Amino acid sequence: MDKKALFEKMVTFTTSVHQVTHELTQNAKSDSITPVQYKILEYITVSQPVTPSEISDCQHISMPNTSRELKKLSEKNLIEKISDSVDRRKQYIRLSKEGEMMMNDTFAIVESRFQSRLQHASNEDLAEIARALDILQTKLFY
Amino acid sequence: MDKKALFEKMVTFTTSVHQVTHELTQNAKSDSITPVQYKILEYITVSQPVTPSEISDCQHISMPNTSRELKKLSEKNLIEKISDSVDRRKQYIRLSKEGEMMMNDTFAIVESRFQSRLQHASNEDLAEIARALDILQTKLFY
DNA sequence: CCATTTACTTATCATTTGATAACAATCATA
DNA sequence: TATGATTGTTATCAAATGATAAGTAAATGG
Repeated sequence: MDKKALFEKMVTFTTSVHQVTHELTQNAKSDSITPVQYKILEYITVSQPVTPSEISDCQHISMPNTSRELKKLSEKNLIEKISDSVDRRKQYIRLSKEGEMMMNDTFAIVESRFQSRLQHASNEDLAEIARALDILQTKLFY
Repeated sequence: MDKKALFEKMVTFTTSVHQVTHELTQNAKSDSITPVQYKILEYITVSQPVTPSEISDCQHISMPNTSRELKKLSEKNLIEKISDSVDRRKQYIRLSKEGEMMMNDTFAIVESRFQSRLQHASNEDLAEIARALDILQTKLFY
């Protein structure tokens, strides 16, 4: 297989990944937050504690807009801001108890959809999938 | 590996895929179209000819909004609408010559970034990647 | 032929998102 | 300590997107 064909294959693949991700996550999030707010919460969930700058960099949202959305999430009591004792310009963002509960709920929905997608997979299938994920993670999507 | 752990692995993986997709595609598209318009054009490119309903279904955009964006793309001479001779309610959407050129340009940029990401990969690596893509495509992201 | 359904369009409005400028506070360092 | 860089905020505006209602035209099916 030449690299050109591999590129085509990768395009098809990423399209499928986006498609399936959408199926797994659609309507899983609370209606009280916007898509961008969800994206931010998801990032905080996986990487907390994080600073506003990190959110801005990693989620490709400008600092002013990040600040605005964090303020809204804070007003909804979904996150907490903790200021760094060493560098007082910095802040650390964490989920609040309420935010954690919300994200647990949505992740539970997503996971149950994921599991039902795998219900007919054998143990060998699962091992093969795990191995393929590792390979791609290290060699392509690093 | 149990299914719970596999779910975590999948979450990490899809995050990486989204991240890398973003790196490969950012600033590749023309500034004269919006993100949603690009998404539509990308879908048309891969699946043409397509009907407005298919675009609406697959890209999760309501019919009125799909219609609006297609109209704009048509005004920019990036697509052509061909009405079905059998069922005259239906339309088939294709890229115009100009649209094809635009998409060729952006895909060329994306592909060159992709290739440079793979420049240090051996032939065995490439084969392994291709196989992993196939496995995941059939067993997980179908 | 008439009622219903399908495919698409137009118009309109609210919300979300993106972009920019101006600013405050803190830190680093020359 | 003065200067410049970093971190984050506020305010404001335009553009993009999403949602809904109403309508046209053609097909389908009794």
